[in-house]
Amino acid sequence: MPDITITLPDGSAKQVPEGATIFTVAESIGPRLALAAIAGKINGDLVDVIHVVADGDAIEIITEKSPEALHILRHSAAHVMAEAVKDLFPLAQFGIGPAIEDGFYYDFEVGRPFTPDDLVAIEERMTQIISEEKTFQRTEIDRIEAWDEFEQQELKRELISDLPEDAVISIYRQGAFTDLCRGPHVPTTGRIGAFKLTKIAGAYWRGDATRPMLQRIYGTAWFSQKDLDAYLTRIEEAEKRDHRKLGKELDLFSFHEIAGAGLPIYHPKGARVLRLMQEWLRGVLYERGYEEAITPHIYKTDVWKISGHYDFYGENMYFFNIDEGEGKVNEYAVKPMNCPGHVLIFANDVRSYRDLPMRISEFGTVYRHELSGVVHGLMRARGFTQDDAHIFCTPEQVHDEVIGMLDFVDYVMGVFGFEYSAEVSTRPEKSIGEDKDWELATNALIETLKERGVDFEINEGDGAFYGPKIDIKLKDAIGRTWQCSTIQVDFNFPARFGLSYRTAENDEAVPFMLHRTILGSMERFFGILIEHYAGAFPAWLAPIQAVLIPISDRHLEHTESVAKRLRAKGVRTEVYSQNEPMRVKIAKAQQQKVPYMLVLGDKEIEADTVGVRERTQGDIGAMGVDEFAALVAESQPAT
RNA sequence: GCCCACAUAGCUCAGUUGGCAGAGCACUUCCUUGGUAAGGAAGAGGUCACCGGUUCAAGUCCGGUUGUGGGCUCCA
Repeated sequence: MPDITITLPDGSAKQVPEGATIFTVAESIGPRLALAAIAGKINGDLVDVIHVVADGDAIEIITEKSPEALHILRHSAAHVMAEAVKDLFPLAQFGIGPAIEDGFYYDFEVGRPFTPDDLVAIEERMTQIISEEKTFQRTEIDRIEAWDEFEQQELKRELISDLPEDAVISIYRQGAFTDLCRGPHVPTTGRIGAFKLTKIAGAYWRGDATRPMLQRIYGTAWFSQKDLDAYLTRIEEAEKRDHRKLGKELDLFSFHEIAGAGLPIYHPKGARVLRLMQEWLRGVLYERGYEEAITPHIYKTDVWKISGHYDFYGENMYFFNIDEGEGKVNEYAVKPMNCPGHVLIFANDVRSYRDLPMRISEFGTVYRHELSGVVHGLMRARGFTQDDAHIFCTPEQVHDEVIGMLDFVDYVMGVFGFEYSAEVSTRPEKSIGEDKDWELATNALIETLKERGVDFEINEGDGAFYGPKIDIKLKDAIGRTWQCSTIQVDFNFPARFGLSYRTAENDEAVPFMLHRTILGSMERFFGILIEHYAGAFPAWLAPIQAVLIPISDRHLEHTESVAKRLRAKGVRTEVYSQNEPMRVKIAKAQQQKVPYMLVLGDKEIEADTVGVRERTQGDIGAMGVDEFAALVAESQPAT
């Protein structure tokens, strides 16, 4: 990195490396220094210094190239939006307005919902504020001054009163707008090169569903119009991959108003992909010592009362009564989780430490009554199939089992080419069990992640009601993250169901239970895969691997016989027998993102070959039927 | 569940201040029999999501329900 020369207010010059400048100067001259840096043309060139951060005597120069630069810009854009709203809605109450990934938002209370017209007016006002190049001015004030400053702002006052005693309270002013804010900001509003307000939404004050709902405006901001345009194009491209859109276009699944929200119906092609994933995963499970079980979809509520689901998960469950005769009515519930069946398998016999670890897997379909506002295509449905498993083991085996699961996750994500991120979720308020067990199990999870070298974040209070967990998340096309794999430690179920095993010392002990999924929900993973591949599945997962295209009707009979031979070799085929020109059939097959198109005309019949067109490479020449079948088979990943 | 928006042919979408329901693609039939991303013609296809209200008259205005989309909260 090149050094940059900064002219200090006293006229002296300093050499500092770009992006991380540390030298001694009074904090109060920070903003002036930043301005001096811009005006002074560092090293003779106009350098994109956007902020100077002061921490005691340490000063850090932030340029447009600094990783935090966009974040600062967007936070400033949020303030500009707030000023615009203040101008247009003088009585507005202000919540918070942070920068987020790709943009910013600000929460307001203006007595009515914002309309698209409001958004246009706010954007216009923002453009004006930006063109006025107003300076962002930082001031540090004490608690009483702050209280007075935000006299009309109840929400801001609530934030102030929640600040710790020793907190430095700073405010930022630009023009007529003042905000409680830690900063930093760009020197002037003029630095906001390009922005766009993107959406209006409701959001609970402080994320609390019991507090009032504010009006949130989202926007995005960039240093240049070019960057903004690139971003908008990226979003547009991502939306083309939306699994809900592709699911319709590729005839994979559908939703129906009369069937109910969140209940996908898988068409033959969608069902095929799900089954292919399942068949492959079965092989992987077998290799890793799992045994597959099948358990009921409904249970008497007795089971759910013992497990704790009745009390802790009941509002998400579907209950119904069955009249068992003579006035005896039994309450049943559709399973929201697969655990009880596997617990009953363990409990069905006398177990020895020699039987452990016992790994029971199941592709278990569960139903959960998710809130109506959260259902989202395949990603969040009310019925879905978990690639579930429960491991019963001794306390000493927990470590190795968790390591094995992390390895399993890594292998599976590698096959599909996914990057993933991990989170450890700790004890929630509504939960069962002793604190010391929670602590022990949580630390065990953290230690294994460290040992395996997986980066993770801590998600306080987000664990299951029966134990802490590791969650693995994947991103969808539009950048939303979805929880897929989950590894949960459970020291509660085994005790509640009275599970035990004989130790080597012939004592009775309660086993540990681990809950885990790798894909999470087959359907959610399917949705993410559709977006990941933009609908163009690798040959091993493609519902149709090869479309056979007879050039004219007189080639149809031979084409049918080739299709039959390919099917016998396990190739999934479809014959395009319609009376259409070949190029039309190719266009249709391309649109269906079929991996291979096999052209059959006079030449191919003569030589008993197929003319192979690969969906991205185009025509790759003629080959024999067996040779083609072998080519398709190569795409199958190992277990 | 909460906030906002939306719902017209199988799909993608027009439909003006309330005044006869539209297009392209797909589908059916006929013509065309073709060599690697879209030949021609004709036909059929709608309780404008559902229920109620306003009006001489509602796809259009109002209320409710269901579903969908974007967020919030929650979650695999």
